[in-house]
Amino acid sequence: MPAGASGLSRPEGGPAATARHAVTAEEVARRAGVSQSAVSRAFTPGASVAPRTREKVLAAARELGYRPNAMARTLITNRSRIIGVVMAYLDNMIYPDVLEKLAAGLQRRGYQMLLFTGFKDRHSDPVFEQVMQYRVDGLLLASTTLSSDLSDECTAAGVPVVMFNRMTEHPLCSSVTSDNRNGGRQIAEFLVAGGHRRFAYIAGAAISSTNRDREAGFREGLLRHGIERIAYAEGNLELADTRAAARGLFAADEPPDAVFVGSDHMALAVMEVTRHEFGLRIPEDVSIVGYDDVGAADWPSFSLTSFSLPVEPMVDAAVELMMEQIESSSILSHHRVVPGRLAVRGSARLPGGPVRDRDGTLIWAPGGME
Amino acid sequence: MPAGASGLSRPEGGPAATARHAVTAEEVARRAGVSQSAVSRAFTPGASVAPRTREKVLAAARELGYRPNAMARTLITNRSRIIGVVMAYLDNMIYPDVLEKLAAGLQRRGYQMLLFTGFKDRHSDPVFEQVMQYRVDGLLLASTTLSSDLSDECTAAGVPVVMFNRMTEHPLCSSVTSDNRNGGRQIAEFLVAGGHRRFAYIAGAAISSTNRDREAGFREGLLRHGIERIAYAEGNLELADTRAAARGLFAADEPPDAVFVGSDHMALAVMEVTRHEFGLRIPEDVSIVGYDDVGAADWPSFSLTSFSLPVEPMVDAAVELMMEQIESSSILSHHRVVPGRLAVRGSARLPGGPVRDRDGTLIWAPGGME
DNA sequence: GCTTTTTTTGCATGCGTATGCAATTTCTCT
DNA sequence: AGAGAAATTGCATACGCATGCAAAAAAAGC
Repeated sequence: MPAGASGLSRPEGGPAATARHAVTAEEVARRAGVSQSAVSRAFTPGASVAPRTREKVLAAARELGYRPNAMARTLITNRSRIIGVVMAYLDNMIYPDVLEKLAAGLQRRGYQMLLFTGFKDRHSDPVFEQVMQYRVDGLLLASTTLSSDLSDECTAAGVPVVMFNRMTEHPLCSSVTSDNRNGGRQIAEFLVAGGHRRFAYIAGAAISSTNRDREAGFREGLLRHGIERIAYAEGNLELADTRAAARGLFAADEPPDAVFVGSDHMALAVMEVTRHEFGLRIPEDVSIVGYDDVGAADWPSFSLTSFSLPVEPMVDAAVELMMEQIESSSILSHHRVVPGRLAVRGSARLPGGPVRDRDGTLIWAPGGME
Repeated sequence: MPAGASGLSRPEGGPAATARHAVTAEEVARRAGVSQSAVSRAFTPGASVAPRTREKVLAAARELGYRPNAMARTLITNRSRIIGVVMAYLDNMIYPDVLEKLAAGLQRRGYQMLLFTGFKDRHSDPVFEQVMQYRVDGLLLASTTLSSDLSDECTAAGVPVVMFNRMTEHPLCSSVTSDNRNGGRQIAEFLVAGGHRRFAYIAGAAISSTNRDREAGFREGLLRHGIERIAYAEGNLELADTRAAARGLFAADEPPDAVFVGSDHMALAVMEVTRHEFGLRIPEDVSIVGYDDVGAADWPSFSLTSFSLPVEPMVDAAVELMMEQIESSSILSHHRVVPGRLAVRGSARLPGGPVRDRDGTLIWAPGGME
């Protein structure tokens, strides 16, 4: 057997695998003096195989450097144990976190992650074609902005879809979100209690359900106090757009004294503009509140008051939902809404009300709120 | 054919695929009145098939919702068109960026990305076992800290390995790095030119080649000016450790007036401690320089002077290297070092020297440097 | 020791596709 | 129109593994 066609030789004595030919179950079987079936069973938990045989097989496998071919297995079992994860962009600082936790969660259950990202501008259709060719067992859509056709096609193809941080009207899609509406409402209450008068909202992706719900909650909360006039601008999840939005708001005749920004990613940019372009003090001149509670929100430079996106429980829920659907092989839609809480820091004037300390983070939870 | 065992019915009229049974080439063949081979060829660019036949096949495929099964194809071709990407953690803000660009680059060449992450603390061995089972065509290691055994086993199995942002002594591993050594040197020159006296270095992962080279360059640059005493601390790429390191340095009898922090990720944390815990002004009291030039470095709040990690060219090089090795099916090791440049901002005192404006970023490039 | 039950094993087959080869069709040229 | 060249097609097989089934071996019961 030629040890690789390259002129380079590699240290001998290791496993006999070469670039061209990987070790197969057949070879292991010959070496161990058993049948190929036995090898297969030795690597299948719970299969009918004598301990002695299994040992022999594992020994032979170790000597030859054998690893079961997941692709071949997929062909038989009709299960790839791969989850497709679609995350168009990763700017928002929560996504790396989500990705890590997700990978860990899936890994723990023996699943791998095929990641599709980096097509913020390009269309996602070709991506979809690729995903489907790899026969992913499930699809996790974790961008607030993605054409819904994608999920349509998936469910049509019998692949369970779980939306992360995003809802949909699609009847056969599960979803996991934070309690966006309630978050928006609590922020409204908090800002009203803080004695603010002129409110503004900076939207993320205007079409996304996530943004819609946060905004709706915010408006609803303000309306309870008779406040209808809310300055509005769109940051579009882009830093450049967000800065422009902030400039527009602060350059107005009656600039806001309280701004709720649809996500921390944008909120931090707004803080920068507020301070360094308009020379405004936070929170003395204007209060700023974000959503997501990303890591940087807690840095002293920002100390951004923010409603938390409970990433860990959300990821857990998403993985759970996914597994359920894969196991049951029926496509049902469950919608899980995970509660968050307002992490009170220094970027917004404090109300006199009940701010409590929980686990080192200040929480604002007035009695009247659910 | 039962339309899915779940009680839920889905809108009829769409493709006839169900959760249980995906459409195969065989079925398409029957429908199009051709052989299975013809279907295969219709989907293989450059295969011998009459235009008319191809049309018939594609039409039938569209009607049935057929997609070639990448797994089955892999079995034959011995090419999965999947690249395994190992990125233990994603805290460092460059990694999301790398991930996006990498995905785009691979996608463009018809490759997918199997991502392994989220095991900062856990061991990477089980991960490796998984990667290999999926017969990835190549492996990209993009964490500065990863046991080298991993790459050993890969090359032994004939899988090309490209290290990203990290070198290795391993003879059969390719790598792509920025010019860490030169970066460290330039930073030293810059700080010396700025009239600083007491230097400090905060290391990332002390064992990593990336850190070693940056540090070595820095020391070398200072040594040229006869400076040997450099305060040292380890941030370990962890924010908590980094803060502790900074505290240690500034609490010393003779605190530094110039700190080079091994990565922006850590440098930002150092700036926070510097300002908010020690009340020091940057750069009046102390200059801070980072490495990587992450997005946040440019925010007014930080305005961090930093040596750039040229992510885009690095990713391009990595993809190129990977493709080369896959095509040639021989394992050679090429080491590509991509040059960066010092982005001069406000976190370090400016030397009188030649600071030029290039593309809106200030560059410091004295004549004597390569 | 012999039968019955249980466990273990090997055989054979199929998963969905690509591809060498030979048969067939179409095209080209005289 | 006919012979030869070129293009297209189908057949058969292989890729590496899992699994139903029947045969073989081991264990249990008497």
